[in-house]
This record gives sequence, C-alpha cells and structure tokens, in this order.
Amino acid sequence: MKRSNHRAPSRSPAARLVPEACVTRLSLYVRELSRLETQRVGYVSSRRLAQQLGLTDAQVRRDLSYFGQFGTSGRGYEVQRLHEQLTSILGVAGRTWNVALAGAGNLGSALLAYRGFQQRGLVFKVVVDADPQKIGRTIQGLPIAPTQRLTELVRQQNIHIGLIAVPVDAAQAVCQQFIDGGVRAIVNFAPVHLEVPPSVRLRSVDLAIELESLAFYLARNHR
Amino acid sequence: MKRSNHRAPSRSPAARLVPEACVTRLSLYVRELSRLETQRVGYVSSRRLAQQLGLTDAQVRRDLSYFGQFGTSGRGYEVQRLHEQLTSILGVAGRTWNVALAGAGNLGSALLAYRGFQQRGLVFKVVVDADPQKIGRTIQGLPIAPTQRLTELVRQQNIHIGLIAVPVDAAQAVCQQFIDGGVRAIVNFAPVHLEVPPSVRLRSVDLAIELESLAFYLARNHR
DNA sequence: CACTGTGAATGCATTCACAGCG
DNA sequence: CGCTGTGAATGCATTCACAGTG
Repeated sequence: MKRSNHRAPSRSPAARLVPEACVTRLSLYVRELSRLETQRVGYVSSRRLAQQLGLTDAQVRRDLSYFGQFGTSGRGYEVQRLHEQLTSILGVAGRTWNVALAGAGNLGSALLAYRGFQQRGLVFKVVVDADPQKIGRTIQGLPIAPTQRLTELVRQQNIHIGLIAVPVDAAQAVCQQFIDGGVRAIVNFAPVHLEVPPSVRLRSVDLAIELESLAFYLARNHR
Repeated sequence: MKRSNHRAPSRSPAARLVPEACVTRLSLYVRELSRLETQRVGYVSSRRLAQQLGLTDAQVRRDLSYFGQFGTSGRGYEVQRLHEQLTSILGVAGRTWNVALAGAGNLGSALLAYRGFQQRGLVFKVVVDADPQKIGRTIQGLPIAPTQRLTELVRQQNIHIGLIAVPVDAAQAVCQQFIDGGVRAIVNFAPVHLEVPPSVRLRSVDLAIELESLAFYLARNHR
C-alpha cells in the first residue's frame, strides 16, 4: 500500500512535519486500540502493538512521537487515553465526515457494507450509479441516484469525501463531478491515473496491482 | 500503497537488485503498454508514459533501466517490443498462474469480475466460501466450494496464488489453509495483519485505510 | 527493571542534471 | 534536437542504540 499511490503534496505547515506513511499508520493504530479497548486491556507496550500490526517497536514509538508523548516509562501506553488522543489527532473524534460513493457494483457494495467506516465517523450520504436498472433501489438503506445528479447531490449534502468505484472509462468524468461539487478529498479505486487540481487530495487504491506484480517473484523462485 | 503493506523480504539474488516499488510499477507499465498497443501507437517517450501514469519521466527511465536498455535516443520506446519484454520480465508471458479465492462476498465478486487478471494470465481455478447457502452456486463460471475443502483444492488444482477476501475473524485460518495447501504467494484484503512463514510472500491491500486517514488532512485544512 | 522518546546512522527511492546517442 | 540512460545529490522512512524516567 504499499501502497499504490505515488505522489501527494502536503499543504498545511502542521501536516508537513508528519511523514505521510506515518499518517496512514495512524488509522491502523486507532483500529487496533479500538480492539484493545473493547477487550478491556489497560496498558499496551510499543512492542505488543507492533507485533499485532506487523511493525517494529521502534517504528511504533517513532510514529507516536510525531504527535506527542503519550507513554509511561516502564508501563507502556494507556489504551483508552491513547485511543482518545489519536482519534482526536486523526480528526474523527466527536464529529462525522460525509462520504459519497460513485458506483454501486460489487466493489461499491463491499465498501458500503464495511462497518469500520461508521465506527470512525465516516458516513455514507450519497450513492450514484450509471445503470438505469439500479436507480431508485436502496442499498444499505441508501437510495441509488443517477450519476448525472452527482455534482448536485454532493453540494446539497455537503459531501467531504468522494469514492470512485466505477469502471476505468467512467472514472475521470465522475472525478470531475466530485470536484465540481466541491469535494476536497477523493479515493479512487479504478485502475487508472486521475487528474485533479492541487487543491484536491487524491488517493488511489489499486486492487489488482499487488496480485499482478506477484508473478515477478514467483517466476524467479524455485519450481 | 502507498500502498499499505510494510515489509517484504526479497529472496533470489536477481530480485534483490530491483526495488520493490519498481516491480509494483512494472505491472503498471504493462497495463499502459497494452492500452497503447491496442491503440496502434508505435513509439512512446518516457515523458508521455509518465504523464499517463502520474509519474515523472525520470522515474520511468530509471525503472525501465533496472531491467535493461529498451529505448532509442530521440525516438523513445517501441511500444510493442517494450510490452513483450516487460511481460516476459514480469513472468506473465506465455504462461498462466493459478489463483484461488477465499470469500465470495462483494469484494470477492469484484475481484472475480475484473477482466484485467485474465489478460495477464492470472486464472481463477477455485472459489470457496463459508456460507452454506452459497455452496454449489456458480460465479463467473466457477462453482463455489466450502471453505473446509480449501487446502485440498489448492493442492489438487496446483494453485500458485491465494486471495483472501473473507471477514477479519476468518482471515488467519484461511491463510493457514492456503499455506498448508502449498501456495507461496498470498494477497490479503482483510484489514488485519497475518502471520506467514518467510517462505511465503504476503501482500496486504487495505481498502479502508486511505479513506480513514484522509480525515487527518481534511481536519487540518481550511473550513 | 521495563519501557519510552529520540539523536544519529543507515538504507531506499526519487529526482537532478547532463553526457551521449540516433 | 529530442530523448535515453545513469552517476551523483537529495530527500524520506526506517532502524539502531541508548540516555532517561517512573
């Protein structure tokens, strides 16, 4: 994850100091701390956190140190407190972000069904699809609207984040509709590079790329 | 990912010289060259290739230089020839790789439906699911088998690559079944860290992580 | 004594910049 | 002249290693 997107400008001075990769892991820490909290774990060491997430203990400490000093020498980190602090830093504490989804196919449906988003305050408000057959049906309690209405709905519902889960050929057009509607952050799941103005933060997730590149290593090894 | 997985040992001496990130982009180049080839484009410059993929021209040249010298000064790269060379290097020229999918939910269905895999010689041979309701149904022409049979089927069908698209709680068990069946490469789509022996190459793709980490930047900017 | 927090060292990946070639 | 291929420079990210602390 790693990724799969390759460039991203940082804008605010506060954000510039924290490595991009670290911010990505920040949400990983939040996830794991949620889990530990429901398991009533009181303290956790960088070592244990690292093992659970497949990182090194030094990396966990370094990452957390970008945001402040949360630990206690000899004890580790207090789970509940660290969880609170990190959700606050991540910007998901005590508020919600509105999300719109373009593309109600299998991938879009998978995204809608993922419970983790709700838990982090990411709320799906709009779903659109190009297939006339699907218009009007509801999915996860949301009505599917036609793609032509995307820009309008984005504005109307004050959407913060756009999700692109449409076929490659439709992706750039949908992206433009998001931008016209005023979203400042987009996650693209179509396997194609999209053009956005520098004011919009674009992340791409390529479902296929890891699988496709594996052959390189398989072909080189035994058998 | 940036994408999203964080560690991966390289084993063969040939592979050690080529950066991991570059190999990931290798399949990106192959994709784009396929496209250019169907469009009957004869030559392409590093500049143009880069623009199309959202990279820099220097990076394209550097990446390709790891594999050999394919270009002509003043002209660029011959599309068809470069495409052939790269598919050969990627290990997808003139052969196929057998893939098994665990989890026939929305995400699994999206993966099965993606036409790009077939084009790169990645052939789905096995699909399993835990839901008794789904057993026996066919999906993209493949019958869904029960998860208990996974290890056996993997062996029987000589599966090279395993895909995990099951819920978090089932992921590690399914992973073990793949390993027991003898696969040496796994792509995991469940948002959890999996343990594998060093002989198995594991890649993780986290669908949610990019979206979840976006709030950090949104919260910090204007509005 | 177990663990954090962090300078300093290391290791990758990207970008610069330009010699050399067709 | 346009474009490749690549040393050298730069910039990030990770890891080491240990002083400092409850």
